[in-house]
Amino acid sequence: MSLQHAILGILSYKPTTGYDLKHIIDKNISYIWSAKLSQIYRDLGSLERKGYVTTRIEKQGGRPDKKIYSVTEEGEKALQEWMIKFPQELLPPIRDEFCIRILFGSRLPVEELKFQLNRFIKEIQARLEVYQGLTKVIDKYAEDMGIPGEKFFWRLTLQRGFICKEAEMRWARECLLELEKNYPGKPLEDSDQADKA
Amino acid sequence: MSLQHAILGILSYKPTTGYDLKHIIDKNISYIWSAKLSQIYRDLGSLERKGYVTTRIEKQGGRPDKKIYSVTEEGEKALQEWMIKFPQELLPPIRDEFCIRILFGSRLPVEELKFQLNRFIKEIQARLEVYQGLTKVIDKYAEDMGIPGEKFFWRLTLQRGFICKEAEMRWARECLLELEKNYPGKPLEDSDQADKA
DNA sequence: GAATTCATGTAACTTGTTACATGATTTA
DNA sequence: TAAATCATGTAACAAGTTACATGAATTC
Repeated sequence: MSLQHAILGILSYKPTTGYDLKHIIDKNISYIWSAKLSQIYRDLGSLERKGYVTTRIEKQGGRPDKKIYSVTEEGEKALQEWMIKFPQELLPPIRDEFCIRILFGSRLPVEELKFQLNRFIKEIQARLEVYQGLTKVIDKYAEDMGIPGEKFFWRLTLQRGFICKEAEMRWARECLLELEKNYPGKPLEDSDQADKA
Repeated sequence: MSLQHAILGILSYKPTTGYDLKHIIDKNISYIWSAKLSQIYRDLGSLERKGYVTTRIEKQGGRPDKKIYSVTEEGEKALQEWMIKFPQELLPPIRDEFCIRILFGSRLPVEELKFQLNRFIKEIQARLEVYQGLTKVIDKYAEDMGIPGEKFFWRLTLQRGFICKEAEMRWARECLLELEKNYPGKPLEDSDQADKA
């Protein structure tokens, strides 16, 4: 349901089209949420059927008409209720495909593993560089929307992107070190039972 | 597809039932993957239809018969191919519901936000404590399965759980500090344009 | 006597992805 | 003149969740 609530929240700043929502999401909150255009259109349809948004057509010459979505009072209420009701479990289930591959890492040559870990690190670095530019992007967005007070919260969420991606990078680097030092050949020491041996 | 590959990998250590797979996943790899029993049964069915696993029935008195799944040669091959083919994009799309709520945090009283952040921190602490015990659990699992060499990789993935959850906790604590210091009342300073004022 | 564990699933639903369809306008 | 942008979607598929169904054995 979160995409629909994210959409309601964004539309509450200013009514726009589905196409534009996609750009706003990609540019401004890709570090906490992502969505395909097809899903956005479907969820907008769903929101409309529930009466949470209404549409107004803006005719254009040569281009398809714009369908501009606005939040209704019902929609505002629904968003507000969702905001108040935090779930019992705040931590979502984890699904980390990259780690599944590491888990079964003995099936691959060490060199391949190192190569993939290095790719992983490079992708995170690229992501971190994007994040660096995002502070200005979200500040500008808040200014454009006439909601400068929201910067505070947007920056908090962006900060999470930084901290978590940095942590992932540290982990990947540790993995490389471990592969260098303790695998293969050198047997694994039972650190908590070292006295047994 | 990752659940199916995780299942193939686990079954390759030792054939078991769907019911038992659920326990193995919950106990040993909850920090990188989770799955409901209903999905496990469905995916086992799918794997069987593809010829990647076969079943053998073990009759029991009074209890439903056990259906024990084993990986076929085809299944081994499929898993191996999946392992070799890392995706182009190693970083999965991010979807963080908690952050969506923080993003629209101005809709809530500050006290409510602080309360939820504290809940968040507590849940992470509980998780970290579980992780602490997991080193022994996964080591025991590796011993029981007769695959002591796999400990190396299992520990690497568990390490990721630690590092990432710690990072999330640091972030949440930063949020609390920010709420204390800069919100509300105190206006947000444009740190990169401070000289303008 | 009630709740949990053991052991199997199915059906309906929600969420997210991929591929397809249309067609003018603008940029390289 | 080829590719990207603007702007709308639909259909089929894949993955994950929730709710339901059965029923003996064991533990509290």
